[in-house]
Amino acid sequence: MSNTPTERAPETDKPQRHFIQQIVDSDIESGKWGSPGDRSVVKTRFPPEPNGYLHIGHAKAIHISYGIAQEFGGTFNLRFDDTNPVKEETHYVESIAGDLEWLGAKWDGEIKYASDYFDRMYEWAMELIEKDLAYVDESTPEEIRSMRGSVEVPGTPSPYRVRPIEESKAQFARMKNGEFPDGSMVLRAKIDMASPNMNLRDPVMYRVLNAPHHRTGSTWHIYPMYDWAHGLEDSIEGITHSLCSLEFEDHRPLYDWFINAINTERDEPIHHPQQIEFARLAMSYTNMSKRYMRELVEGDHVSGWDDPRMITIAGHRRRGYTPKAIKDFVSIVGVTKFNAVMDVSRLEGAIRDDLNKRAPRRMAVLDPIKLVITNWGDGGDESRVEMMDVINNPEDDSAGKRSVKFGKELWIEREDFMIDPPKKFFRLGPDREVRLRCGYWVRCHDYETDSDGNVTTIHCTYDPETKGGNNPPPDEEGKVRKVKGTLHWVYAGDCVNAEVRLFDRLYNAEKPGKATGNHLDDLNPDSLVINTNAKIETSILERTPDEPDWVDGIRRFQFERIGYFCVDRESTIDAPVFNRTATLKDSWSKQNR
RNA sequence: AGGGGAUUGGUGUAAUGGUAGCACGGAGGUUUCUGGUACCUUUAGUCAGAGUUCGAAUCUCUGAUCCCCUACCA
Repeated sequence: MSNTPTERAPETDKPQRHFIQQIVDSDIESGKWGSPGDRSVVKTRFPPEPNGYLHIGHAKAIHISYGIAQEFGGTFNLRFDDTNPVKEETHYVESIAGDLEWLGAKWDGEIKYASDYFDRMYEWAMELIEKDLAYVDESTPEEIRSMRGSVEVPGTPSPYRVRPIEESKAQFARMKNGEFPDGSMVLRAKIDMASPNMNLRDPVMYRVLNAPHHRTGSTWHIYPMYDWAHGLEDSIEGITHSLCSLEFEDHRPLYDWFINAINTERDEPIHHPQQIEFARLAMSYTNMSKRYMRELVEGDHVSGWDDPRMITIAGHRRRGYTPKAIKDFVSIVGVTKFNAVMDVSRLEGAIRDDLNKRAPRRMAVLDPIKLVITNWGDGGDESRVEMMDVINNPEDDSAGKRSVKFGKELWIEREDFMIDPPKKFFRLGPDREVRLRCGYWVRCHDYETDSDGNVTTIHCTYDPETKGGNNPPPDEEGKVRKVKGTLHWVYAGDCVNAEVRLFDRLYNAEKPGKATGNHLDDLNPDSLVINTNAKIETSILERTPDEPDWVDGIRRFQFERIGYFCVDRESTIDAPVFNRTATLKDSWSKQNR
């Protein structure tokens, strides 16, 4: 080695490769799965059990596996791991496939099912018995558990471990034929009852389960266990890189053992995929455990699995999230073996970034208060209506402008007016002047209150020289008048009354349930505020040409100065409903905390 | 007789024996007809201790902390 430090290569913009990409890179280079350099051999899969709904954590797994297949020009399978009929339903198959489609993960060919491979798995199991690598154990579940030992004490062999091969074969065949009751016996791999890896202490391969299966009906009376089935499913499909989460690290030796066991004394070995584990996603202020989500739904703490506050894919879709935002978020998260906890604000940031660029702007007043322009009739008709050109999206010139009505009576946001405002309040108050966005400048000279002191009406004068919201001409001394604030507004003579649903995070605690042991104790009572009195410009009722073609057909907007909203699936022309996807960043209220 | 993983600013993530970088957040500022956006400046880090080496986030050892594993669930 040289004594002088070597010159480091100049900084390149080479994209950083995560550890799984690096493994695949070197596999392609070495030709591990085909001829060296052939990238198209890469094959990955997403293998959900159809027993529940997908959440953001699944989106990470999907984008990792799908992303690898896509970037290498390989293939990606969607396979349902339907090996436990008592928990699985066709309904979940449909919802999961729908979620993948929405996320934009396109699987190759037909949807695959583990249950399609049950015959082959059975034959291979029989071969293992013949090789004296598996046996039928008629011990009770309790006996099996107690003989397994513990992490610190080795297990003890079952008396059935040494029974004749022919006997096991006969019993296994009878198991398949449905001759035994549930739980009466199992097929076990003969590995090592003293292994420090508990998974290797003669794991169960098949259990008796006289239950109908959502796809195979009543043909089977035995069902394979995950460890036996999963590697075989991957093998049958020719998966090269079987990506899963960290808790399966201890299962990898078993994954490999089963395939090697099948391949011993076999002329044509079956395909042997490589299992690679990565850290699953965790996020602050939420919990992705199936149990927690079920308790939220079944306890009516949310309206359903697609409640916009849920961490599910369906919930995010209804909330107005875009598939792109979720994909962007997942790529921010990265791929490592470190159990990181992502802050939810990063997900909120991802949807803001996307919607800021794409969402058309509209004006909507959530908590309306009447503003009357007292000099509107001066020199003309008081009922006069003017059309204002309003910009559709300042981030996108091609979105153009739209025409919005402006007249004597308007709605403005209640929080945009204060009777006795602090100095830094750049909005409306007595004797203050503001700009109404793309409208006119108005100055407040009076206001009315009800008996409780709540402001009911604001009286203003407008400056005809500020039409369109533009600066008035300079005065005699050449000075230009300025305003600090610009408010959104809706013309009271022509607007839509709508319901808006304002969502906030479901839990108040960073780790729900950590303090008391019950996540329901950390529920945020204000996670949903329904506002039925919002006023929105009428253009919102029908799709206009400036609205982008959202891939899922959901209409999304930015309500100026308020946040991002989408049309809820319950919305109708007569009763419009909008969901708040995210607020805008608000440095004013933050400053006042 | 336990085993398997992990640990880099507040957070997430690069650096694969040779300049600890990026993003988000925080702070300050510029622009702005959204207190949005954009832009600029700034802030802050290798779990600890030994060892190998000219040189260690990276290799070795010891320790600490966290996660996973004892379903006929996946």
